[in-house]
Amino acid sequence: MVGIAKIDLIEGVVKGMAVLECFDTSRQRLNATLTAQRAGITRAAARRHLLTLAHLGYLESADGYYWLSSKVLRFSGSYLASARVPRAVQPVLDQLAAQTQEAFAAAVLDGDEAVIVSRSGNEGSGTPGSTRRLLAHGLHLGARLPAHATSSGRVLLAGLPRTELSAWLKERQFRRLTPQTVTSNSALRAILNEVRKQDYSLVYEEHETGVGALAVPVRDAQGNVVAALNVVVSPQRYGPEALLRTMFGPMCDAAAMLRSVL
Amino acid sequence: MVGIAKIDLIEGVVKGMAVLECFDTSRQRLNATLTAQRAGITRAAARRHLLTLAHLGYLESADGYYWLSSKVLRFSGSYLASARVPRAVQPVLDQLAAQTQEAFAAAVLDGDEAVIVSRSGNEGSGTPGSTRRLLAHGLHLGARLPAHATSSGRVLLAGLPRTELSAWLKERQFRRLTPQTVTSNSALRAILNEVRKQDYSLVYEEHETGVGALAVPVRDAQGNVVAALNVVVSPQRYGPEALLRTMFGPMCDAAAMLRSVL
DNA sequence: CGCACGATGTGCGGTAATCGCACAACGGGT
DNA sequence: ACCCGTTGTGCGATTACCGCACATCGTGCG
Repeated sequence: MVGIAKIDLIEGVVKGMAVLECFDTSRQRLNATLTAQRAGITRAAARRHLLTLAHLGYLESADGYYWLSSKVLRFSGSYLASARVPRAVQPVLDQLAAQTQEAFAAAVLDGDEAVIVSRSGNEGSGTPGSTRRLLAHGLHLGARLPAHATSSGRVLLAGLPRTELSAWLKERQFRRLTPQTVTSNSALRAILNEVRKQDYSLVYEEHETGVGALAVPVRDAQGNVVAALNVVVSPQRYGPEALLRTMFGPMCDAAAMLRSVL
Repeated sequence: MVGIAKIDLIEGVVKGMAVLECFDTSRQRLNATLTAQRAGITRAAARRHLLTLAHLGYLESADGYYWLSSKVLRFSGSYLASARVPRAVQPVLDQLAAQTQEAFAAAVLDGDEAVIVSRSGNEGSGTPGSTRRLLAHGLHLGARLPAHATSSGRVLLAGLPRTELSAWLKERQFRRLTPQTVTSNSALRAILNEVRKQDYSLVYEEHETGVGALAVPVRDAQGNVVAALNVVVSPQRYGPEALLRTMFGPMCDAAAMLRSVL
């Protein structure tokens, strides 16, 4: 049991998953040539992998084009059923949504992005097709939000150990998503300190114009931040102060309730 | 361009996905030995695949055990963002839930099972911890329901072309899930005919005791059944007749609305 | 206390699966 | 008609992977 720990990666799996990941939000239907380019493999290999995945049922295909099938939900289903955070969070979110008629979500950190692991509400009792619907656009389960420009992302970042956070901030470029986006490392660091102090994050129109959000951390029994709870609203209906005043209390209560079961 | 069409499957992908599928609802944490057994491969291979998947971020591991990470939500995220059915259905479900304070879901057929591709509501304004919460248990996104014993499943089956349905019914065993479960092929066939005629399916306690459900088909512009809309309630609060009386109308309206956008 | 059992991590050689190229066929646009 | 892009599909070479085997470790039991 000596020897240098050498990880042997299975190339087939690496390529297969790379092919699967080619189907992202921006490109939903791919042919063999495009897939090869995106995955950085030869067309022949891409085609064989696509065929394999289609054969297994994860992709559907017609006319040489491929797209994700509903079978990929298998994984999210298993994950949601097994992971403690989404299981515990879902009923709490539903209740918040029912109480307030707003759209809530819970997110965890995965690399540079906050991943929505649970969501609830939206649309409320408002007129169908009102602005509310637009807000929830892109907030589906599994959606990935840039951590630096979203309330949930900042809460999660602020919850990281200082050393990890420093490493994260170091040498990282932040994309400007709206005119308001904070892209400077030092400014973000200051904001995160503030977030850590006040234990919430309020972000208006830094991710998308016309969208404001408030997030609070969800901690486990040991005090580690394991998720973020957030609500997203239209700035026209809720200014930052009003949002904080009305939602901060209920959300903190929810987070506290979760702490006892995590 | 002659030659016999021969599909070459990439073994690595097949095994990799098999390993990933080992993590289902019932077994959420696996070690190398268990995985090998479940996936039908040698322990060494299983271990290498697990390591690869963990390295890619789809699994987390500690103490030789592995479990799904939030990264698998990437796929469902892409699917939900791309597929037309969930995108169109989600706001409609949210609205139904807001109007009625009940838990709705939409499902599509995948093999023997109905897969939940969208859900909304539950808990409502009721007391936290009331029976309502129990109902939504297992109705998370990506959950898989046995088609023969659930309202959504039957609606989807009834929507299949007759020949496909016959093939499906032929030579298939149906598991008894509760004392009420219909397990005979001929009885199910009769039920499906009924469902096709009345265009809804009402199923009480055939899947789980203490749960009743109503489902209606969602059709696209061509009239093909592409999904099922369902509501799940406690039999104590809603008998079949009451459920049908109060929910059938709104659900049909929702399905009709969807038809125009699919 | 020691032994047996079952688990894990990791070399290593043989084999077979996969790679990438090449070519044929096809379609659409100019 | 010609060219450019695509797709499907052999085929030989190679290398990546499989399965075995061994060393190690922890635990429970006699």
